[in-house]
Amino acid sequence: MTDASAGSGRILVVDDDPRIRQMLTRYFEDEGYSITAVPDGGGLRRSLQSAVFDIILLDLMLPGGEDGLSLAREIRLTSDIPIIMLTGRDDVVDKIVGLEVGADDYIAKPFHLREVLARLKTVLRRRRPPVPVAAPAPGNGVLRFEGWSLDPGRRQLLDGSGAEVPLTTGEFDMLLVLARQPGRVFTREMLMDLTRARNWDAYDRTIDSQIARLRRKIEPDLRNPTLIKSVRGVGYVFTGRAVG
Amino acid sequence: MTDASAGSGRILVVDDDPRIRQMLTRYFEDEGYSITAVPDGGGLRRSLQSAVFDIILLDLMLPGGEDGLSLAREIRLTSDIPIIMLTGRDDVVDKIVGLEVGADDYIAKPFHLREVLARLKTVLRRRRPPVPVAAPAPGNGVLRFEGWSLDPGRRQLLDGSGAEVPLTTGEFDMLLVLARQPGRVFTREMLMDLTRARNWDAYDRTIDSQIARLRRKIEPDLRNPTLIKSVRGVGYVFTGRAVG
DNA sequence: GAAGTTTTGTAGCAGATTGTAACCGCGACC
DNA sequence: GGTCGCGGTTACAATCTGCTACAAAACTTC
Repeated sequence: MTDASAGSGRILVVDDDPRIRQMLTRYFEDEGYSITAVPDGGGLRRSLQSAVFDIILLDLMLPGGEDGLSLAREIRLTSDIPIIMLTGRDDVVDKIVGLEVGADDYIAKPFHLREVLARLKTVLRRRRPPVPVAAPAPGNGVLRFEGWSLDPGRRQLLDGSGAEVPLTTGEFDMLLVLARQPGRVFTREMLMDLTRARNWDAYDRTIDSQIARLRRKIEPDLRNPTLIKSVRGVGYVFTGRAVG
Repeated sequence: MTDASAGSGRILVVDDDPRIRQMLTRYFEDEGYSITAVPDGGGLRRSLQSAVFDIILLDLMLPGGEDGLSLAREIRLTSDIPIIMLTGRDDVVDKIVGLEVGADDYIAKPFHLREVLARLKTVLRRRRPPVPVAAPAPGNGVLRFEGWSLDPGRRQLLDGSGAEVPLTTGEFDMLLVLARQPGRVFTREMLMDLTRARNWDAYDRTIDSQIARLRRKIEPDLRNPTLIKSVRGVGYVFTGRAVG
């Protein structure tokens, strides 16, 4: 085989579905890798203490309180080991957050084994690139602006007093996309792409509707929006001032 | 014809698919641009060292370890050159991360050549808007003149007392374009290009209308404008005195 | 699974913004 | 001083966005 088989092929799989564990185990052993598969966070911790791995495949949807995201964060606290997340098909936001948390790639379920192999090789090959100068996710990824605090990991928005303002999934995604790029004008098409998993044949004005609902929750004065402004003929901009 | 064909049209394309390279090359050469097409990161680096470009079209899915995202990050380390990413239709995450990394726009494959041209013109025209991703420098890019304060990021204009003077989208864009280059005379055609999102067939006098509406909001004495003056037979100048 | 609840997509109207046209007045030039 | 060209002003039509209401879809709960 190639480079992988040499010795840098120790894989740790974390997935609660026994069929997936078995499938991956069989396949990667055939391919010459050394693989360990565990069902949950406990198994993950035990494995990491007792052996060394080159890469972790981490399911995002784990039963019980511990989901893959928290586990990924936990791993990142002490290690730089490459992580590939296994996600549901359309968990766009989870994917994003996952990448932010420090995962190296994600693979949507259901997947082809060949694909997993390919991604894994890629990740192993390019190692962990030196952290880019302008790191996309400063700190823990929480965005603060004008007293608000938007936490992608917890998916919650807190107002100035620390009270949670409930947002729907769509509202949250919209705000997240906009707030990440203050001052950047997004067209409706872009927002459609970036907030909606599927390319629904879409009616432009749906975005307007969503923006309106979002504004109702976060704008102090609806007559004169300060956080999200409209750009006539183009789309919308986030105009909140980021606060360290 | 516009500014683009003259000399600011040196394009660098990075895509592994030879058909795409050829297609783009042919089309943009016909359109009067100077274009270079390379298949990978190596070609990109060599090109950047040996020549100067005005914009880069960057495929996101490149074979081998180097994908477009890393390349974009790499470019951003040393340059502010505009980047448009070419993405697969549903790579939502890549699109988002791409924008965060500093790309200026993305175009989903498959694309129409006309669309690429349009986006490219737009990006070239309006430069890179200040994107305070992780560095929220307070007062970044804010223009001050004669007591006024114009904030591009927040898209708002404050008068001497700090009160907001509401501007419409068009008025704001117009003022921003003018105020960024005090003393420079803009023709109506230039203003049309620079302020209008879409290149609608244009009627010169529309600019006059917009200027009039703007003046009504910011000029103390309409009889005798001090901030925006008319240059007979040519166009308009911003004559406000910039204040540090 | 069925019924109820929440969220999201569509429609349509009202108001805001912008493009176009017409008319007026001022200054340049002869 | 008259004429011509250009910009200012006003009025109006064409577009676009905000908002409300409602239907469709998705999600919960039992």
